Parts: sequence; C-alpha cells; structure tokens
Amino acid sequence: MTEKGITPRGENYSQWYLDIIERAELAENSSVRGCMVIKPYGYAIWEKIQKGLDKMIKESGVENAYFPLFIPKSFLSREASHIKGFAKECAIVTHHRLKETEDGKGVEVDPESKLEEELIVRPTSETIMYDTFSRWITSWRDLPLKLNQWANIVRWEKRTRPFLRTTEFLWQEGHTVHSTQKEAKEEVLGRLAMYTEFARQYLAMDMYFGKKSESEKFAGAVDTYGVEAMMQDGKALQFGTSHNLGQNFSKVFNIQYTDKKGELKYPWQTSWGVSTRMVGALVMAHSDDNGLVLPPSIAPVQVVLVPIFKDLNKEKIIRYTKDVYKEITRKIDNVKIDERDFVSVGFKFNEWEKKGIPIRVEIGEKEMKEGAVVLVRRDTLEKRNVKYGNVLDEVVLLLEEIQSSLYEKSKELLISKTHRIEEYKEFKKVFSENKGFALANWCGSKECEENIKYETKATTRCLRTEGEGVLGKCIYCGKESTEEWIFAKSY
RNA sequence: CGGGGAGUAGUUCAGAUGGCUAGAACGCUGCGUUUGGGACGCAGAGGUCGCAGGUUCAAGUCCUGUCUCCCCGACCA
Repeated sequence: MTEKGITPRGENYSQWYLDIIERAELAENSSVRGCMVIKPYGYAIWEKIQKGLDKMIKESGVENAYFPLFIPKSFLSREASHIKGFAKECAIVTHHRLKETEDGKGVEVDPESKLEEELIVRPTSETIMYDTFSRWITSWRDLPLKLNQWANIVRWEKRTRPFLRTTEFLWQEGHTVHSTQKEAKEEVLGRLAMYTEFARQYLAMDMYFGKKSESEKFAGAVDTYGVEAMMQDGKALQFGTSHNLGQNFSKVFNIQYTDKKGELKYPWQTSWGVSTRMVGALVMAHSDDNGLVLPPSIAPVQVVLVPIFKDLNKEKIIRYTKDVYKEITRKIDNVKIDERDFVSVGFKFNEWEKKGIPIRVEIGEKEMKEGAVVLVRRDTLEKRNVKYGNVLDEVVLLLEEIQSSLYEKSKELLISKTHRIEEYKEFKKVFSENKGFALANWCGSKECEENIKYETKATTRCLRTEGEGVLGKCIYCGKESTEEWIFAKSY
C-alpha cells in the first residue's frame, strides 16, 4: 500500500491498479486462495453493470434461468476438447461428509462418504445445461432456445489478480440453440456487437472484436470470438467472448429435434459471456493517479454533495444543501449528501475522488450567500461555479459531458496505440517499448504464433472482419497472407 | 510447476553479534480544539512474535521440521 499517495502510472501499472482498487474500496483478497471479497462499493458497480447488461440481454429475446453449481464428471468429459481445456483447473467434490477426528479436536473427511461419481464445481455450464436441453428440445418449434444465467464460476487458475482473474468469479453466460448454422453464426456475431455496444454506452470504453486464433479458442468451440479492450498501458484485456459451438455439443449430449420435414437433426449452438473482469477493465481504462474514475452511467453515486460547515452555520448550510439535493434529484437518482461532521472537508473530497464519483458539489458559506454551488468533475478535476437556478441543467449536461469525454478518450487511446506493422523488426520494437496493438498479417501457422509469443510476449488477439482479405506478408515467416490480425501483450 | 521474497498489534513494518516489562507509524476508542483539499493535542485499548520440536540459565532472534501467504513467469473470462 502506498501511503497517502499514489503509484505513478508509468512506473508500475500493475501496482497502480491494485492501489486504485484498495483505495476505492472495491475489493480485497480473501483468505481463500485466489478468491476475492467484493466490498459493497465494488459490488454496487457490478450491480450497475449487471443491470445494464441484463436489460440488453432480455431485450434481445433471452430469458434468465439457473442451473446447478455441480457438474457430474461424466458430463464434463463428454466433449473431448472441452474436458481437455478445463481438466487442469477444476475444483472437485469427492465426499459429502465430515467426521470428528479420533482425538476429538477437529474434523476430517469421512472416507465412508466418498461419492460414487465426483462432482465438478462448474468452470462453465455448457455441459450441465446441454444435458437438460436434450430433454427440452424435441421439435423445430422449440427453437431457437435462448437462455442466460448469472452465476459464479470456479476455475483453479495458477495466478490470480483482483477482478481480472480470480479462482471464483461472477459472470453471465448465455446459451442459445438454433436450427441452422447461419442463425447460430448471426447469434455469435450479434453478441459481440451487444458487448461492444454495452462497453461503449455504459462503460465509456471503445474496443475491437473479432475471431480468436485456433490456440486461443474456447475448449469445445468451432470458433471463438473475443472483444478486446486496451488498457492505459497499452496491454490488451479480453473483455468478453462469444463462441460458435457448431454441433460439437449437441452431438455428444444428444440434443436432437425433428424438423418440418420430419427428419431428426442436431441443432447449432452458441455460448457467450462476460464476467466481473469488466470491473477490472473499467478500473484500468479510466482511472488516474488520484484514484478511480467512473463513467456516470455506471457510477453507483453520480453526484455527491459536500456541505462545508462550521458548528455555527451547520444548520443553514445543510438546509441549503438539501434544497440543492431536491433540485438535482428532480432528474438524477443517484445523488448523495455527505453530512458527516466527524471528518474534515479535505478528507471527504479525497474520499469521493478515490471512489471516482463523477461530480462533486461543494456547498459552503460562500456559495450559499451567492446562491450558487461549485461543481467539480472527477475526470478533469475542473471546478465550475454555477447559480442555483442552473444547477440541475448543468449537472445533467456535465454528466453527459463526462460520459462522452471518457469514451472519446478511450477511443483515442485505442486508435493512437494501434499501428499497422509490416516489419518484424519494428514489431519487436513496439512490444519492447511502447506496447499497444499491432495490426499485422499472419500466415495462420501455429509455429509463427508461438515464436512471436516467445520472442515478443505478444499474442494474437483477434481477427477483425476488417482484417479479413487484407493482403500482406506474414510478419514472422514472410509467407503470403490474407489476414491482418491484432497482436498485443495481454492481461 | 519453475524463480524470488515474507510470516511480529487491525494494517505496513522495525526489532546487529540470543538478555530483562516486544516497538513505531497508520488505523481504532474517549475527551477537547478543529473543519474551503487527506486536522491537531492529550489519554487509552490492542501481541500465545505462523505452527511443532530442539539447543540454552535465557529464543522474536540460533538449529530442524512443517504450514501459509505475496511477487515474477507458464495457464486463462
């Protein structure tokens, strides 16, 4: 922890990130390995994200449902590449009972309670859901089936980081079943668009999306697509994914339906998800050395009113503050008055800054006499004196301004740090210095991808539709290529 | 699983060559003064020094074992 201060962004971005999270009171490490305690404020942000995304999901004709946490081992292992991908990071339930130890001082696993078939704590829910789908789907009339689930997931990852990668995490996973390949493909691409739209609109973040390489593909998918955001240090963060599962799962889970001609068919499936990692992305995308910066549309508190008073004038100032509150809440819901008299004003200013509240309203003796308030915007820290009569309009306007200015900044970063690279020498230079995204042709061979990763630590992020059909030479081997991929170092 | 580092107050840490009632800062509690950018003074609470053995008149400090956590890589939303 840095005391009363900051870790300069340039020096150690990773430490800076952890610092922001600690100072904004978003989360902390739990005593359980790799797990995180999401604190109330961090959870409030997650809830805002959930709410916004859930709305979009429902509007696109998807219903929410909930499936079990436990997956029988046999389910998980039906799809060969699926189990291969997750085998190394599973939490497994083998027993169901404890008993007192012989010395009576503790408990131990009762060997008698061994399960006949082990249960896997879900690392993702394809298998447990599709087992059920096989019973739900019998006719073409049952399709398309579109379900979403908000749930927790356990993946025993080697290395964890708050929000970006934790052993247990919260997410949303959508699963759809279609009668045609074309429809499934459209669904997969539609979800990418949805995530990107959500990121732009709510999180004020711009990002790229496209197809992932064979090596980065989801275990069990025909194709995986990803949404890639850029952090302020130029590294990539996979924001969300969308998978085209083809008939891989329907075949092994025996999901079949009778089509209009009376023929038995295997449907085409998709799955897509985003997780609490979004909170991490949000933190990394906008924060500065003073702490978290939240876009208004995701801030649990959009405006905080800080009355500045002494014992003598406390009552009058609070009364005036409440008037301002009434005025602002005519149109804005998430407004808070910080009436605490046991901490200093400076402390409050600092605290709300660390928490990234978009607008702070300072109200003291001076403002009251002038019939005004001071608006301070979090992103630029710019102060503005505003007459009481204009407060509401100004606040509404300023919130919009902050939202769009954060988005513009994010977009600018993305564009300014994305470069078309032709020479491997230059490619290496980019990733040894400034980082960012490199647009480069790649022949598609695994060897080239691995060598690039080994030599530069940059990996293929995705192939955008704009990158398809771009003629050039593979950045590594020089062979003719028609695909321009995004390369980056990633979190 | 490799490579580093650390376990002492709620937190971050200090405690050479073993030594007497184990310390600081921040945080916490109380009282008073404060309050326009992280307030100050005074008083207080808070510790089986990760765990188990061993050496010794004496162990936070030395030895052996053991457990745990953190950081950097490989894996991933």
